[in-house]
Amino acid sequence: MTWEPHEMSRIEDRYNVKETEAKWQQVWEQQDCFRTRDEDARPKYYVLEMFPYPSGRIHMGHVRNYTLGDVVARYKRARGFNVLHPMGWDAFGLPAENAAIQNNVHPAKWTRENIAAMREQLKTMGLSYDWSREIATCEPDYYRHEQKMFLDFLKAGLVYRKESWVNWDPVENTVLANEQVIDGRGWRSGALVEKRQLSQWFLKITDFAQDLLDGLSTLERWPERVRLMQENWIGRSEGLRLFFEIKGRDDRLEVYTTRPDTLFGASFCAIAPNHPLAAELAGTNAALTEFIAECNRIGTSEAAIETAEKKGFDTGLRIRHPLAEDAELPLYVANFVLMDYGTGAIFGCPAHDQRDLDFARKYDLPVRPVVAPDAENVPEIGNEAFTGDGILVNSGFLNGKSVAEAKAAMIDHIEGLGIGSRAVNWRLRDWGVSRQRYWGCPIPIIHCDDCGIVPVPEQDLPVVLPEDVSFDKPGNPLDHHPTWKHVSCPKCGKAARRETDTFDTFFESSWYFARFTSPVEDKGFTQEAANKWLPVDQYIGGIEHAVLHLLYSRFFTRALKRCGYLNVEEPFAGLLTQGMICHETYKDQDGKWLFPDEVTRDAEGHPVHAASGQPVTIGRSEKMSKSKKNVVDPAHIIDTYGADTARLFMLSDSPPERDLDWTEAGIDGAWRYVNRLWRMVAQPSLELPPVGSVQPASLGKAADKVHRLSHKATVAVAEDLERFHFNKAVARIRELTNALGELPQDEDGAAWVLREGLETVVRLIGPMMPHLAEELWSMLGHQTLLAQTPWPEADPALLVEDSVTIAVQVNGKLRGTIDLPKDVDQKTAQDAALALPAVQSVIEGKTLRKVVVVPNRIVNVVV
RNA sequence: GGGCGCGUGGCGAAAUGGUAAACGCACUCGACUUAAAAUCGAGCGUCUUUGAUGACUUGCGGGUUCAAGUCCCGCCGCGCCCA
Repeated sequence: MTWEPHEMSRIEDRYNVKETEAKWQQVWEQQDCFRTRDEDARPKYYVLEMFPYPSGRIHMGHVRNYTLGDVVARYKRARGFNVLHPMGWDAFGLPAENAAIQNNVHPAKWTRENIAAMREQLKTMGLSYDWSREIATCEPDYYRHEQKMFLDFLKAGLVYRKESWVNWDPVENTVLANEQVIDGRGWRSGALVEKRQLSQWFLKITDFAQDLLDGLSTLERWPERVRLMQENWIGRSEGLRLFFEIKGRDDRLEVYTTRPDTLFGASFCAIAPNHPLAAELAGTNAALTEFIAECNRIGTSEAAIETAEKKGFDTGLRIRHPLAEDAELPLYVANFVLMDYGTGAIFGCPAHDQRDLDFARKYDLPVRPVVAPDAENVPEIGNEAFTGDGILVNSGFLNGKSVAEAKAAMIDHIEGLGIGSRAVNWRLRDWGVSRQRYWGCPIPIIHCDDCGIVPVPEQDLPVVLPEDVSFDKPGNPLDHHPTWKHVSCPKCGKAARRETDTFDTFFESSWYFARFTSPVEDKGFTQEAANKWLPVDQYIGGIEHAVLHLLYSRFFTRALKRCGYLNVEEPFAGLLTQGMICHETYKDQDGKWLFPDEVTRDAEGHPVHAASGQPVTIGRSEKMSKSKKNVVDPAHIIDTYGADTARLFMLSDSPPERDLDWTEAGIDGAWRYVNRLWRMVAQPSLELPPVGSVQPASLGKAADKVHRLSHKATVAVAEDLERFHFNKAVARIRELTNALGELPQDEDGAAWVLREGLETVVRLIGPMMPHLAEELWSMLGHQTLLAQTPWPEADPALLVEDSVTIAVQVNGKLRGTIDLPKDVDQKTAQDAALALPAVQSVIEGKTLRKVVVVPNRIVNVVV
């Protein structure tokens, strides 16, 4: 024992939060309470919160996320599980490079200092992490293993290199992500962004498209909407791939469509601006070249392409309609056709596709309806395409069929003609992992003029990111480094060049959950540990990662399995997506945003700027963001009220998946409860019997009721925590606290019931407010740590009531209640209900039709 | 445009088809105090000028049921994802 058990005689009148929280954090650390041992034979439980980017300070979103995870970890520990609860740092990424450029700090130094600062902040929250497993993805010890994985993926055929289009900032000499392109300009340089082709590395996530889709149905403990978002993202569609003859040419145009039923309504064909045929034609056509360049200026994001005005360029080529020999379709290059989707070529049926219709109206192309709501009622197409279900018309052999029947019939017909076939298409694209950035994991590849692409030999791993770089010039510092990229080819020994691109930072977060299972192994992680601990039983994080991070992790798990690293199907068995933290927004008279602590109230209660006294307008509650200044610093809250108060507030007001409004009043409420509970133990209303006293032979009526309530709360809170209904668990505990406060002091056994009740409250609140609970547990005379104490056991006999209150309704309307022994027969209940004066007066003079009796619940008299 | 979800007091929210509003916040009144804060107690959906053993009430309209916040259909509003 390294701490002094409380002396019950030493009564203080105020809870000293700072001292107490620091004390218990120290005790837990000294006792090594939260270290997880692989050899522990109890059932495993792996709870993981999404690891943070080390920005330097924690924000309220972190506080919520890690509080939720810690409650689960501590609760599961109390329920006898061997809990794995690790924490680490998603430490590569752009902000470190920006800081380097702006403040002249090296990204490594900046990142490591931020990690140290954030670790200290997290420690003040009293989170029960096994810090011995801490990882930082920017350390060679971590990323060397993903270099090896990449090489193994390469061997397994899951990696390839291809030219791909990127957003290029000509001023910064760098590639921009779609979200860094604002109105067609680089977010920092303001320069017009160009589309450029670069040779990039891709991971074949599409190899697993079907499996990733099928796997979703096994993820029963994932939110439905996340599964739906992934399903949409994967975007499986069944359709037809067919070949059109191009007049006057030998080659054919390959087109993919999900609406083969509308082929008779086709009035044009279009290819993507970067379709090979477009490039070929542009070679002899300056106007087309200019048009393609214009399209490339839109950027690469789908949203940008979708919202841009539909434009086309007539190539002059004509397509023969395969089913109407006399009809020919003009071939356009169009800005809304995507090279990455399907074959990069479409046929347009304006009547039944909005984009095609917009295009047809602009270029005055025929609009021929082929689907009608019913056969007699062929729609007049104005400026809105008819995309609903219906009956085929104007379509030869398809006439009269439904859309689904027509699709199948058309595919069969085209297959019969030998000019196409049924095809499954995916919206999902392969994952481009190359980034022209410094602060990331080097891609372990060497380019040799003679041997081509040569993987770095395994024994030469890791390829360590050099730290002696300069950010003076725009572009990738790895490129400018005097020596780093110059190496000899591992194959032929001639002078060769290292790949200077680094991995997308989603690469690191796609396997960190596995690394935590054996973070000290120099092999990365052991099969044994990964298979033992994975899948993560409960993963907790923001909804913003619903698609990319979670999909990449699911893909990685499959790829790692294929390469023999582990043997699990899915990385995350359970997923909880927490809502955002919101706060009111404030603006001064000039329309400038103000921080919440710059705003105060004047004598009349109007909000004013604290410094100037000028009036302030209050805007609606929005997600906390630096730009709107509606942020509250968790460090300040923890410093003032303590971690437990912040944790309680995070849990008590709203369900975790919903957005949470941060309010001063709410934190005050939590703070009051902390102190109230502390006082109830520090200055109990009755002298408490010693620890472990036996229950008195008889309890007074009210004492008995509270005794039962303690046991019921134990069960109810456990159920609530199992379902992540933290706000309901808090309500239950407060209910029990209220009952203990109202316990009559002169009852038989009251003091014993008070002790039992207080111990119960302390144990139930333990996972949520661990410091306070530990302190009170000690004050109550226990010499053990609450953090190592099992969840209380409820006596089943105390959970059932011997009398119940039954509602009495007449025609479904409540007329009164009756108290009856539990499980009385229906006749007794019915008679008691009918005997109620309130019931009598209503049914008087009416005919009794029927009496519905639901045992122990309700009696409904129908007249 | 399509898909999914949500809509309950002044506010955050509870409610296996079975007593709507638990728990908390805010507010009002009272006790303690010279006073304030803190604390403790009482009240607190709406209406009936007072009162509850009264009437009404879960976005709007309909339906199923002995019984609907909950299930079904239509509408309105909000949010998210896809387009």
